Amino acid sequence: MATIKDVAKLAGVSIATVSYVINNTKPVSPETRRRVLEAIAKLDYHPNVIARSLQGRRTNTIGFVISSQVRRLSDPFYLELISGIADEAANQGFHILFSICPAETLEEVELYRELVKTGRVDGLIIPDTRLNDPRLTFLLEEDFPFVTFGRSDKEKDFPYVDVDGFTGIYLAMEHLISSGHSRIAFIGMPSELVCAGHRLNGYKAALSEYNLPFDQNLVVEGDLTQQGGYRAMRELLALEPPPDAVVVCSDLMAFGAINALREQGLKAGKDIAVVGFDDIPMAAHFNPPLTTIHQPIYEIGSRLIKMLTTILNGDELEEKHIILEPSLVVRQSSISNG
Amino acid sequence: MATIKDVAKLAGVSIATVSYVINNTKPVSPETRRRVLEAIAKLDYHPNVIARSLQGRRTNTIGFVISSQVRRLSDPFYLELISGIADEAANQGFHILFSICPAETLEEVELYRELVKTGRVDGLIIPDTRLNDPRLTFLLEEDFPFVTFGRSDKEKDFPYVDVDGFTGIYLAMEHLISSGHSRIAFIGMPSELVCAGHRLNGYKAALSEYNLPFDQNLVVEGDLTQQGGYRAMRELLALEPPPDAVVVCSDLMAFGAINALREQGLKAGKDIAVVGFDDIPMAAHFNPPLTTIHQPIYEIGSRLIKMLTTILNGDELEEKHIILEPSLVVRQSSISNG
DNA sequence: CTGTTAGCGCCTTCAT
DNA sequence: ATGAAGGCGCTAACAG
Repeated sequence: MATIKDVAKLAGVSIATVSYVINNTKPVSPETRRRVLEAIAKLDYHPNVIARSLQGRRTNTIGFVISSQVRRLSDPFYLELISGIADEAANQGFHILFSICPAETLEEVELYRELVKTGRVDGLIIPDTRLNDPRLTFLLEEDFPFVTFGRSDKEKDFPYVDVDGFTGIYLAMEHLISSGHSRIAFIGMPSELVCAGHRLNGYKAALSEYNLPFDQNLVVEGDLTQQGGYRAMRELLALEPPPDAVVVCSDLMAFGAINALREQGLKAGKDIAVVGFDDIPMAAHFNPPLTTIHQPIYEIGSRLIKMLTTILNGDELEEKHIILEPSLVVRQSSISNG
Repeated sequence: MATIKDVAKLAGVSIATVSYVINNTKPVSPETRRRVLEAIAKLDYHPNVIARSLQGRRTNTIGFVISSQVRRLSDPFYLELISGIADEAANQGFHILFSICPAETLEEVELYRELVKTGRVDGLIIPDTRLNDPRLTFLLEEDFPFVTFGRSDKEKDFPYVDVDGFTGIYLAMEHLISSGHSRIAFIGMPSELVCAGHRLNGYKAALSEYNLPFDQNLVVEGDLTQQGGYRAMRELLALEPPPDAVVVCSDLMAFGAINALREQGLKAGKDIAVVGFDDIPMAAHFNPPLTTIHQPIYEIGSRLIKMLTTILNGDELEEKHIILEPSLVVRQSSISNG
């Protein structure tokens, strides 16, 4: 592999001069520049990024870790998010170091510590903030640059992008209530997630606003998998009387719930209204097409990267906290003549 | 951030000694080792991987690039693959540098060149080999370590993992034919993919073996999206007479095809048998559950990494070419009483 | 068993 | 406008 020395020798100049033309960091005479450029082209020389990183203390790499625990990686939701992250990172000239944390094997914070302490990445994107999140505690303590998808439950201050889950669920509830439903169940998220609380609050607030009673039996915690949605729905169907509608905190779980319905000869929409959350691409193509709360997943990914790269470049953040408003997309799973 | 110097100073030894205990590369007296370890712990010292890489010409990083062109990233297939890759990479002590190639913006080979020439990664995983694949030409020329998912159309020699698509489709055809279908359509993959040819051959071979005529009208090229499957199926339904069964080269496209069926009041299984390919997690949970050709996607990912790390470690590959056999999973989309 | 030292490839003052 | 030299953090001869 050609190095800066090879270029210098071939061009008959010093390595410093080569560096100057590569980085445009000092004036170089046109003639010298031409010779250097020619040598670079001839050798197909590309500056070694490792050496550059060592020298400049920057790797131009952003870390992104998914813990296989919380949200199963097989959720298309993640693909959307990763797409947004990877695309925008490429735009900004950054690379993505991607890891999955095998929950059982390794203490999660240890993985983060490794990434931070070994200088492998310049900054981190943290998805799915949790209650008392040890990752945040660690990163804040280390004063390491990061941006999260999701707020904190504590009085901690850090940049984040989040979706207003409260309003999202509230919208779903209003849609259901105005359609005449009154016994509305809720399939939530793992309670350690910060957003789980916001959404549950949206559920409760809507009930209260419309003078509907809160029934703890109608609230089930899901695990964000299709299987989990299926199981939760079966639990709900065993209730006496069963609910006449259900708000589900992820589309994948909603798919599972609809399967549980069908298994009992019930039809989503006609017999029990179902509303999901996320609006993954497949939601529109499901049978029946899924009414859901749309969150701009891809955009979230790209916003996260924009914020982080702004920080890494030493620029001032215009907004440190971004809350995006979700919207209701009505399809057939919540409509009785659907 | 603590460096090896800090540790050396605190422990009262030279940096070489610290290096020896970190890497177990030379004998060190128990007492000295203890002091060094203590200093390391006290400073929470972690060797800088960038410096290590520069020194040892290794980054312990493997690159994985998806081109947004061929297979839409939103295909859950990729998530499975990435999971296998990332998990196994973690096992082997490697990190994954993940990129999406924005087809329009950048020449794909340029992205690979950047990765290779700048020394950012030690090796590459190449998915979806194509006819006359310029990526392979480049990497072979550079003599850069890589393993592909998919064979080559040319007489090129490189390590790969592939699934026997010929047999996969053949199995699907036998299943359909033995169920009494005779007018069987085929929704294929973008023809620049090497595996597209294998699969089409499996289709033709089965027809020929069972004395069924080949009808070009029954063959449609899909783009691996759900939308594409939908469009292809509509084309097929416009035929006179329409097919009585269809083999689809990805589950996602099969989902789209089934939607097209339903839109016409037709039921997959009852009216037209549908068989997919991939067996993504959602296949079992679709309505109707999708009969499909199972390929061990996650395992493929981990095999790819195992092979590549073997190469990177300078060890001999046991098998340079791995062809995995797919299997038929019969569910309801291909059964008339389903 | 431990320390000194020479780079790895690059950027960057400081001279010239 | 160009070059010489030091150093980023670490490893690996080579000495002692």
